[in-house]
Amino acid sequence: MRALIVEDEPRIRADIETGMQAAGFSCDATGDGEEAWFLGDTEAYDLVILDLGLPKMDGLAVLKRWRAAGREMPVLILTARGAWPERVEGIDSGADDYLAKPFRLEELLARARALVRRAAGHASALIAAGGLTLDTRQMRVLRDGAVLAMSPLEYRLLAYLMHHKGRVVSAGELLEHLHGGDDSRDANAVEALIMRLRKKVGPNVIETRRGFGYLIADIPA
Amino acid sequence: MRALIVEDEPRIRADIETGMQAAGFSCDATGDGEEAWFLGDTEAYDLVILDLGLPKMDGLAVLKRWRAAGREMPVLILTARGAWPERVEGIDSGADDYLAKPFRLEELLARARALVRRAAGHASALIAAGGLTLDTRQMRVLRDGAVLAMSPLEYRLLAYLMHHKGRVVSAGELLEHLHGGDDSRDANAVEALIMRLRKKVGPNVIETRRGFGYLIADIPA
DNA sequence: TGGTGGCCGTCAGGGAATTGTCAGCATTTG
DNA sequence: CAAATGCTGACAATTCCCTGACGGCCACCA
Repeated sequence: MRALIVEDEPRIRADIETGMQAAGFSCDATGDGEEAWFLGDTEAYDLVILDLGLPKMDGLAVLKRWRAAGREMPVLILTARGAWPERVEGIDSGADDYLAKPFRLEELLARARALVRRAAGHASALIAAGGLTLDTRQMRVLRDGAVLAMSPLEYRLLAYLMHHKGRVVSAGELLEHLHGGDDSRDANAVEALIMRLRKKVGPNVIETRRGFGYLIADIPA
Repeated sequence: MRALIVEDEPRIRADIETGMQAAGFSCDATGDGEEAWFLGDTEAYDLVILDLGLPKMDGLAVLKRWRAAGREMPVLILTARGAWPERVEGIDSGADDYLAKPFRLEELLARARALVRRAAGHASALIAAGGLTLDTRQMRVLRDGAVLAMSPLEYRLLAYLMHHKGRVVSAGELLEHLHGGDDSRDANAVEALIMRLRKKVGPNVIETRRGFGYLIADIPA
């Protein structure tokens, strides 16, 4: 976990840095607004602690420039007690949290942990195999960056195969998965679906294991 | 956006509810810990405002039971000023934020907006997707710098899609969040709304995933 | 208080996409 | 070679979604 600490008062900055390091963060620290902006723009931090009263460039301005440039790391703002309009502005400028000075180090650490924990929840939802990329959030399939149009059943069948990439999946298992328990369907339905899928994703993606089932080899896109 | 407000002081509860509704939330409110737990466990909220001092079941206990059961909605804790150990415990119990009483309603709303944004993976007050810009503070929608006129329901539906941009949202989920739990409506209502929205925002913004739902892509295809 | 306009849920019709089935063909297996 | 297994194209029924119209409801205003 890398953290950037931006605070112009050396004593406080050192305190925070010590505490964060003790909590397992690896820290950069600065008291200069421009340097802070440059670091946050070029380095990859998991968390930024940002004091608002800075020389050269105001903390809020730094934050806004980061957000405008698409930097989305969590930012915890330090603010003077009672300056609530400033807090509201900070939060609406893209801050994820604030803490009023003076504060207890334990509280800062607790909030830092919470922010990092939350930011970690945005894992990628992409599965790659057989030259394809499955985007499970947007429910679409990509090949060479292009979107392949899929019908609902086609998508679910392909998703199942890709979730189980590198394993042979029987036709029965596919039927079971696509139409839970409803065995009114012909086994041929799967074959037809597989064929339609192959027309879209191209040959040599879905392999047949005669007598056993189908699989997508575990080769990343 | 659905919110649950848990606060045992009726006056404060009513104030919060009024403010939240004005900000576009559809609210349930209760002053009872057990009812709060039940609602949070069974309904789908986008945000919970949770007071810690409750009869029957303590706020922290409610929160812990939710988290233990895997409920992950953002929770904003209300706490007495100066009780900082309580705040630290609250945050480490899974709260996403806290606010000390007494507070300004504006600040509560700003933090509520921030939490909802953060939960959806955004850090700015402006959400851009599909060529549109959603201004959550002013509750406006912009395209090419021009304001698009929206009816209340249209705005909330669009806001929900944009908060969850890049994710497929089912018609049922939309109904649920537009009219909390009231399932008396026809599924066609969503289709009609989507159609009216598309007339305003233009085609190719709201995509249909036949059999699954709708989405606004966050990466142009 | 009565009118007016916007909002929104419902209905009904239609069109297009989807998918199971069938029949025939190709390939593999014993 | 014959049987079994899988592939393929065509077809039709069904489902799903879009769209225009209508009317109830509510807020606003004279």
